[in-house]
This record gives sequence, C-alpha cells and structure tokens, in this order.
Amino acid sequence: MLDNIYLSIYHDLVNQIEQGSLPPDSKLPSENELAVQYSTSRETVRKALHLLSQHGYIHKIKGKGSFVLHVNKFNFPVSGLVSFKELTKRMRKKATTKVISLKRGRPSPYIATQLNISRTEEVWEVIRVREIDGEKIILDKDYFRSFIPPLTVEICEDSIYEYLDQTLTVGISFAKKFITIESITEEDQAWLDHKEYPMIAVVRNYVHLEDNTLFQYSESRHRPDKFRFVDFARRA
Amino acid sequence: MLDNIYLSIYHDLVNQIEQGSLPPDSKLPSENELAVQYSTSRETVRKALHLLSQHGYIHKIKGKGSFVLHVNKFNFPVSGLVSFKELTKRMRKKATTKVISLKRGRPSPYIATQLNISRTEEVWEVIRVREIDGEKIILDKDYFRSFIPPLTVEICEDSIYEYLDQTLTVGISFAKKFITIESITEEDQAWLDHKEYPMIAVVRNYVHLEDNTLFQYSESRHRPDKFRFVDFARRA
DNA sequence: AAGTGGTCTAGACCACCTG
DNA sequence: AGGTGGTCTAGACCACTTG
Repeated sequence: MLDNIYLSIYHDLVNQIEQGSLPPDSKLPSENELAVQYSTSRETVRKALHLLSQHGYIHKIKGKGSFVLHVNKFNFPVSGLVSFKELTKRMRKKATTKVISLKRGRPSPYIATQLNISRTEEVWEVIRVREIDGEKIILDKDYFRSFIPPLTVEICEDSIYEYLDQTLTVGISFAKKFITIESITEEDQAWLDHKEYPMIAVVRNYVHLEDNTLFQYSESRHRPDKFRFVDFARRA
Repeated sequence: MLDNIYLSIYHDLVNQIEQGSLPPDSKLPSENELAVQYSTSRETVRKALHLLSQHGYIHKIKGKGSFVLHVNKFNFPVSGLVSFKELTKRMRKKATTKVISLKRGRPSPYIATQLNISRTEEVWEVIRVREIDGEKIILDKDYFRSFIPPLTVEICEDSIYEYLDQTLTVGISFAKKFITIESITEEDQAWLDHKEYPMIAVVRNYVHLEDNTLFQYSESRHRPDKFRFVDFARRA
C-alpha cells in the first residue's frame, strides 16, 4: 500500500502465482517487459524479482528468463517469521489457542538472561497451549519486554504479532531461531497430550526490533511427531 | 575473485567482521564513503551491504548507519547450504567422517520418488557416519543423480560439496530442508551411538541446480541431544 | 542477431536521525 | 542543516541462450 513500487510489483506477482494465473514452470514476462507494464525502470522490477527469488517463488536463469517454482506443494511457509495463525490458515486445520496465563512482573533469572535485561525490569509472560484437531500439541511460552503496548487474553488468543504490527511504532526487524530436541519437562507433561513421547522439540526464538533491541524471547515446545520445520535456502 | 565488485566488497567486509577489525556494535563507514573507498557507485556498495544484512552480519538503520551484529555468539552458520566440513571447522571439534558404503545403481522406489526420477535411472548412494569427539552422532544418506562426476571414497570422506563445486559446470542453486523428529530405525541403531534415545532428528534435503533440476536428495539423521539447527530470518 | 538476466553508473529525491 | 539509508531512473556493457 505504501508508495513502494517494487513491493507492490512483488505482491502483485505473488498473488498471480498463488491464484494460479502464473502456474508453476510458466515463464514470467522479461524484466524489460515488466518495466514497461508497471511503468517503471528495469532495476526496480529486478528488486521485485529478487524478492520473489529469495522467497522461493521463482527461479531465474541467465539468458532464458524467470520461471515459477512449484514449491508450495507442501503448502508451507518458507522459513521466517511466520505466526501460528498464518501457519494454520495455510494448513486448513482446526486449530485453537488457549491462554494458560498472562501476567506482567519480574522475570526469572533465566528469562532475564535470555532477554539480556536486569531482573528488576518487568516483562510480560504469556503461556499458551496450541490445539490442533483436538490434541494439545504445542506449548508456547512468550516473554516480552514491558515497553510493548499492554496485552489482553483476547489478543493472545488471536495473534500477538498482528497486534504488535499494528500498535508498535518501531517495527520487527529480525529473529534468530534455535531448534533443539530435549527431554520432556513436567510442565510439558501437564499441558500437552504428549502420548508418552519422552522428548520434545524446542524452538527458541529471539526477536529484535528495527533499532536492534531484543524485545521478545519465546519457547515453542512441540510434540515431536507433529513437529515440522521447513527451510528454503538459496546459494550465495 | 571474479570481476564482481559487490561480491568482493561483501567478502572483504565479512573478513573484517570475522577478524575483529569491525567489532560487534561498531558502525560501518557510510555508503557514500564506502563507494569512494572501493571506487564504485553507491548502488553497488548497497548490494554488498544487502548481502551482509541478509546473512546476519550487519543491521541497517535509516538515518543512522550500518552496524555490526554480534551474532556468532553461538558460532553457528546462518541457515543455508553449509557442509559438515565447514560446520565442524567453525565449531573446532574433532570430527571424522566414515564412509559406510558408496555405490552406483538402481534406486529404491522411495529414493526414485524423492528424486522424482524413474527407477531405471541409476543413482549414486553414499552412506556415511559422522563422528564428533569419538561418538557416532550423525548418519548421512546421500543420493545423487548419475550425471554428476564420479565419486570416490576419498571425496566422500572429505567434502562432496567442495568436489561438486569444483567439477560441476552448472552450479547449485537452492535447497529445501525439512526437519522432523522420528522414531529410531534399526539402521540408526546399527550405526550410531544412540544412547537409548528412542527418537532421531531427520533433516531431509532437496538440492537443485541452477537449471532447476533436482539432483540430490539426502537424509541427515542426528542423535537428538546433539542436534542443533539455527535459523536467521529477516522480516520483509 | 536478438533476447535474456547480471552488473554497474551517476545522478536524483525522499524520510529519518543528529547536531 | 547536513548526514544517513531507502527508493528510483535511464542509460550502459556483459555473458548467456536461442533461433
């Protein structure tokens, strides 16, 4: 919506690919043609195509053209900051989120360390259980620094990210995720339908704002049989 | 080494960051200054900085400048096509690779499906065990389409990717990784020091060449306590 | 030879941050 | 006001593919 030409071209082409008017293996118009179509310069078109390429939508071949990839066979997001809500929407599953606890207060030493703040600075703590097809699959523990706008149970049941995107003045910039596999804890056992699996997949996520401050730490604890992580990586 | 200006600027800055002459939180010269330093245009400098940003080395703030991130705290690659050899070199561990079997022949139905080829087309099969600090931790099963240059045990003990990078005329373009957690198989038990862990982390990797053909399928099976996957993701 | 994407230039205007 | 990064333009030359 911004007056950003290359982003609007990008979104337009993404739509065409997802709607099917640009099917897999089909060839996009050449960069020069697109520049004329969108009344812009070729470099600007190239910026849009670069984004499509980075996100796994197209593939460019020198001398030949740009071609649509058939990636979304698994209907899954390319690795990135994708919220649970977006994710389940794509997978067309019945998914619900139950808020176990929501409070603001002093962090534990562990959380203070993870967020790299002093123990006297208050944090928001949100603990949620994600249910998919009637089974409690994911235990989400989120910790936010207290300068974010106040959270409510309704927001946490919906999408915290949507809320923050709309209310935060400074945007989200980048995140680091660490995936490990650990022994199940009593807390996991208490909240999840763990089916005797002794281990759990843990995704630790450190989210930074545009000014580089770390503002969120989260642990997403997944029952191993339902865990799935996808990574799309381009070379160089 | 190519006559590629922005790549050489990128590599130069990566070196400065990794050597420490550009420490974390320090500010890079402005884009205009870099353009003068490298005797090139600002857009070319920006291309290099964009790469640094994508790979988690720097962080740009409008109106202020570009700053070095302190990411490599965990000394781990940003998600991508990183080989075992590069990986262990960074972690400074004693790591060895043992080739269990190396052969060329008809694929199993499963492998033919994964590689999306007919069962009559031969494939290379490489099965390897990765040992770290004396423990057999990872079972790697690699399948290559037969048009690649011939493999030897020596190559497989070193780095298949380095070999392919040097010998393949058409380069590697992109890869999709799928991470799941599964029950341990008899094959895993036979080759790994599995320590009674009943589950195993499986990374399935589909690697494509620049002409978009899928040329490799691999399964990397990790003992859960040693498994670690890192993902760096930028927003938008 | 013509078309394609890959790289590069030398400008330009803007929004943002700092003095 | 001056510096910064973000976007955009209208050219240019190159390497690659195809007819």
